[in-house]
Amino acid sequence: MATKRPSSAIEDYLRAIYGLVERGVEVSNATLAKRLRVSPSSVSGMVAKLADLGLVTHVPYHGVELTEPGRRAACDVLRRHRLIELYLVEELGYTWDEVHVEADVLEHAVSDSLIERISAKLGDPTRDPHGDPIPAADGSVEQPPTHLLRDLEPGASGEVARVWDTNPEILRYLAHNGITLGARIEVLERQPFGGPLVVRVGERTHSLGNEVTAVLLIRVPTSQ
Amino acid sequence: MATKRPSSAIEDYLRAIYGLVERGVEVSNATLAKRLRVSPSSVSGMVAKLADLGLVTHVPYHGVELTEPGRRAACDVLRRHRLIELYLVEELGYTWDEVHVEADVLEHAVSDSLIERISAKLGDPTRDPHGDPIPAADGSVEQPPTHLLRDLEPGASGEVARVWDTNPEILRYLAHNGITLGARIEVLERQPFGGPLVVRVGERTHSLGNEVTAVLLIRVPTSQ
DNA sequence: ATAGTGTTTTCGGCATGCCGAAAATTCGAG
DNA sequence: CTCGAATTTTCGGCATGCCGAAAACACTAT
Ligand SMILES: [Mn+2]
Ligand SMILES: [Mn+2]
Ligand SMILES: [Mn+2]
Ligand SMILES: [Mn+2]
Repeated sequence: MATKRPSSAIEDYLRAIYGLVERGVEVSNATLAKRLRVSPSSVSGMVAKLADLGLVTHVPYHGVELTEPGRRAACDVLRRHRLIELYLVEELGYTWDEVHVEADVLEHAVSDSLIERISAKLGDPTRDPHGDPIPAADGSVEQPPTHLLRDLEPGASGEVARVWDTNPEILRYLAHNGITLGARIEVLERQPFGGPLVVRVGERTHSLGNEVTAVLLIRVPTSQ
Repeated sequence: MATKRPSSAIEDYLRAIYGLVERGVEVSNATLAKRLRVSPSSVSGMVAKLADLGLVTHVPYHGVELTEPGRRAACDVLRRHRLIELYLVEELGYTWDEVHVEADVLEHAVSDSLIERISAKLGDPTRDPHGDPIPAADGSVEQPPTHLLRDLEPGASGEVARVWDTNPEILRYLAHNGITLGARIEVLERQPFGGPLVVRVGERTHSLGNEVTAVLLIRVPTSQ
């Protein structure tokens, strides 16, 4: 039989760990606690449990890492999460800033058979509304090579391939300014001392602050 | 602000109590325990809690009854449950025997805004796939007057208005024999000593056992 | 009235997951 | 090397919901 699904708390931890790694953020007790809006002592407790279950390796006072079973379980949740996000946008008229919260709950409630029907109805898509890759049913994921907008130099250009979906306000700000998936974006200049990045999108130019440029992933055509 | 939603355990108890009353089954500790697949001692504990919360009245060693707030909360879950069942059938190709289990989980996970989008997409329907009335968003329900097939006498006829959805096997059996919502059904004869009821549906006649006739609700045209 | 039977409640216990306070550990600055 | 700040862990505790065993109760038949 298909082995039982982890509790929703466990699934949230696994997805959080996977998400931090995906964004290149250090997976510390503190970053996990902040991301999950939970106290550090709760994280300690759950990490010990995950290690017991063989889903992570844990070196006390140092880091946490997903094991292969842990990575697999994380991908399972992530697949559900992202398919649900896309489904809500495609079938129920949600916008990309509204779907994350809803999917964070539903990801634990949909059965395997329901999620496969959803996937089929959507044509087995590979990207969610934020450009995030949707893990396949077999647990494989393809991470598209992109660059953080923050790291691009003036003169560089490309198209918006992905947006980190944590902050709905930023997502609304972006959409409001025509900065959506697939938009062509060109870096015009970078103001010093942590100042904004001036970019052109279509006809318009925008000065984007650090919080925004740290959230936009750009596909640059001829990047070595 | 909209007051917080009860836990899923509480919602399941409320829906179970409502469902027993709806079917005219005595709401006892035992019937509740059986329906919820939980021990009698668990029911005692939860009923005390529901009484504390003002959702039921409880006379120890006697019955449980929903208060008005309790009835209202039950209708809220029931609305979600039935809209989800219908949505799964209409939009995702589920059959009427598959939806109950799925809805039992999802009913606790969908937000109010999602359920209203679902309702809108379905055209604000008033019946679920089993013919059960869908409570309105304001908590009102219309219970259509029907008769249990078991109680009809030979010669009576009507159409299938509603099917109690607890047992998927019976639902499959019915569908397989063309006994679906709206089907015209006529009672031909009743075998004595708890024997089957012989009915005609379309061209065919069927001998239906007690478990089946106890689950079919018939709208009889000229019933006084 | 009383005994017996079946139902309901009480009680102690377990599992999960959260918290704050206090102790332990790490690591950089000096 | 040692001190101190920051991070992590440990500890006791709380909330929710479940269980089985035993006690309390109600109801029926005698
Ligand atoms: Mn979640
Ligand atoms: Mn996403
Ligand atoms: Mn339920
Ligand atoms: Mn139903």
